[in-house]
Order: sequence, then structure tokens, then C-alpha cells
Amino acid sequence: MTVAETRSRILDAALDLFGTRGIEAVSLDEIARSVGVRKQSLLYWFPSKGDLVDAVLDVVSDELIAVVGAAVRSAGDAPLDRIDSVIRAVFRPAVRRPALLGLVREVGRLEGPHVARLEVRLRPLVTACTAYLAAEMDRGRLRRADPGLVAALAYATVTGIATEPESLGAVGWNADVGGLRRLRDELRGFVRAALSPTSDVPMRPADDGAGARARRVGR
Amino acid sequence: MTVAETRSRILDAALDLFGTRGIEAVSLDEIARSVGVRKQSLLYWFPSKGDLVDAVLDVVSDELIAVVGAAVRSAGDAPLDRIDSVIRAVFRPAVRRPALLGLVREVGRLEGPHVARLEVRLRPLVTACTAYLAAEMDRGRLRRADPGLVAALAYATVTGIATEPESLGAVGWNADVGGLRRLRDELRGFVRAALSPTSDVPMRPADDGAGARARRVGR
DNA sequence: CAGGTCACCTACCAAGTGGTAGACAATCGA
DNA sequence: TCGATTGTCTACCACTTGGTAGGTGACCTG
Repeated sequence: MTVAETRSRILDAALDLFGTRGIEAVSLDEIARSVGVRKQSLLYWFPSKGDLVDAVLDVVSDELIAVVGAAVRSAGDAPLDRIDSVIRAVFRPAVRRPALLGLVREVGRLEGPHVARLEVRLRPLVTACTAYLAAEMDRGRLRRADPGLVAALAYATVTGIATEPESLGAVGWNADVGGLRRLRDELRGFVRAALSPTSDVPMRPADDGAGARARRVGR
Repeated sequence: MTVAETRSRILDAALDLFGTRGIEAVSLDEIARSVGVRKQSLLYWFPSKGDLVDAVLDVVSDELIAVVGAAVRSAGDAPLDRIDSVIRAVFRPAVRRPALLGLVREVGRLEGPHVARLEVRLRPLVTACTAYLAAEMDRGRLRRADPGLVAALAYATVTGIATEPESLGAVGWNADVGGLRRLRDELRGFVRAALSPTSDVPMRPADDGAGARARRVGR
């Protein structure tokens, strides 16, 4: 058992437990037990539960950034293909380790400092993403829309689908690997259809609500 | 303070706390405190925490069924309008009470009996929904796709967006009411574009993965 | 080989967990 | 009016929580 080994094993177990059951619901004893060590060894590496949470969040954001970056670099130039590649890339770790995106989903329950930390680390990814969407919309290669909202939408959809096989099971959907893959492909088609610039459904430009109201009245 | 009043106030507080912070993370003492009563009064109405959880889940499913039902009945005949109406209807309580959909999202963390209970109560809604989608696809008024997958997709997207203003905030999106409304409208446009039968993006029929692979190779 | 560091441990602690037992006042039908 | 029921309470209980204090052996370095 080398120096860093126990530490990384703790991080690993904590990520899975926090991500699947919720941070507040998982005790240090439980994490320690799953690693095969005493709670006090855990507190040796991470002086408090909050420190452990921060470390786990760092792992998560690093992984997310790496995965998305690799997907973007590996894809071709066409924006729909590139988005498609990112979706597939995010799904892969999400299926292998549902806890990963599950942890991002925990953000709403974290205290301020943790949230701020995660926000700072993920902000470059988000701004790059929205800037890219905006540029491609300007070039007419994506449907015109508010890039920030599209990014938020995509995030919510992907994490929603990838992290909720059980919830989906509760609404009558089988959550095996094949089913999840079919769902992913459906999502890819869905996104492709929704973002294609040639979609001939009447679309307003990204409006401030007034347009949406007018459309609702006028249809 | 009438007979049933305390009971319903407990349910109310439990729904909010469970939905926003997670079931396992909320203690009976905390719920009781927020109601302004002692924990033992709470255990008088609900003999155990599990019983309280079941009761809360019943409230949630009743509300969901009522909201969706009303939206469907109030909308016109065109499927895109009807879907639009359901999205707006689900967003309304989700914004007013994020805990509501947050609780549905907790399903993955519940123990078997709770899940089964919720599943049974929601199944009619789900089957009706997929049957409707299938029928409209047959009539050619919706893009051809697997109705079950579309339903799962829509569910994941709506709950994802409606329950994660904080997470979205962490990725740099402002979560005020106006922003959420703009996001909702964006989602409506997104769904409309994706489900419209006239979308001219090359679309396979709901395939088993082989089609998606072929398309990927052939682009 | 002495001293120190490192990784992990046992032994605690105060506060909080879900839950039981039973007292007490108000209110009800007979 | 009296006894039972109803709703809430105090007083506990065994157990778990995050965290402190401090000890122990292995190992490195001077």
C-alpha cells in the first residue's frame, strides 16, 4: 500500500457514495468501511468531511473537463457532429459511473463555498461552450437561439438522462445498458433535429418572453 | 388547529425538505422543528419515517397526475400544442415548488418498496402518454421515433431543468424567475423543433443501435 | 543506532438519529 | 357527568454522527 494509494481509494469510494446516495446522507464511517480502513485514517488524509467533499468535486470537474475536451478535439468540424461527439463522450463515463454526473447534480444541495469552488473550475468550459455555440449560430450552421440557454438545456438533459436510470425505471422504462444506449441515440437524434438550422418549424429568435407571448396569442 | 391540520402541515414541510435536501439527509427532528411541533407528534401521525416518505410520495404523484391531466384537457388537438401545454404545466409547480420534481428525482435513492409504490401510481400516466405519442406518430403528426424513449427523454429534460436552477447557476447561468421562464420557452422551441414531423434532418426510424452505427460510419 | 516522520490505529466525546413508553390536558359521546 | 379517545408532550433509549487526543509500529535519515 503505497503512499497515495489509500488517499485515492478514499476519493474513489467517496465519489461513488456521494454521487449515488447524496453527500449529506453518506457518513465518514461508511466511506471508510467501503475502503477497508478506519474512519480516523480517512480523517488523516482529509481533515474534515468538507475537505473530502472539495477533493471529490475537484476530481469530478477535472474528469468532466478532460472528457469534453477530448470529445471536441476528436470530432470533425461540423457543429452538429461535434455536439454529437460530446453527447456520446459524456454518456460514456456517466454510464460506467453514474455517480459522476450525480455529484454535479448534488450542487444544489451544497453549501456556498463548495458551489463557488466548482463554479470557478467549470466556468472556462461553460464559456468556451457558449462562445462556440454563438459563433456557429452566427455562421448559420446551427439554429438561431440563445447559446447560454441551449447550453443549460443540453446540460440538464444529459445529466437528467444519464443520472436517472432508476427514476426512469420508476416511470416504466427498463434501465439496462442496451436501453440506455437506445436512449442516448434517441437523444442524439433529438438534439440534431432541434439544433439543425434547416428546421422549418416557425422559430422566433431568442426572445425575452414577449415574443413567446405573442406567438402563443397569435397561433 | 383542527384535526387534520398538523398532519397536512407535516406533509408539506416534509415534501419541501425531502425534495430540496434529500430524504436520507433530513431528520424527523428537523421536519418537526420546521412545523413547530415535537418529533413525537410527527411520529403520532406517521408511525415511522418510512411511512412519512410513502405519504409524501403519494402527495407528489397525485399532484403530478392532476397537473398533467389538466394540461392535456385544456390544450387543443394538435399534438405539438398539447405537448407544449404539458411542458408549461409541469414547469409551473416546479418553479413554485422545486421540491416536487426534486422528490421524483430522489427515486433512485429510495428502497424497493417505496419505488414500487410510486411506480404503480405513475404507471397509468406513463402508459397513456406513450400510447398518445405512438398514435400521433402513426397519424404522421409527430416525428417518427420510439414513443417510450421520447417520453423518457422529455421526463429527464423537464425534471432536469426544473429542479436544477442551482446546478445551472454553478455552470454560470442565472437562475432567477425570468431566466427560468426564458429557459422554459427555449425548451418548448427545442421540443417543437425536435418532434415536428416536417423536420428535414436525416432521421432513422427508432433503431436498435445498428442504424446509429451505420449513420456514424457513413457521414 | 537515535530521532523523526508517516500511515494507521484505539479510545473517546458531545450532539444528533429513529423510535418507545407513558403522562397530561382537551374534547367527545353516552 | 364520566370514561374513552385524541393530540401533544416530556423523558428516555440504543445507536450513529463528525471530530479530538493520543498511541504504535514501520521506515527513513543523520
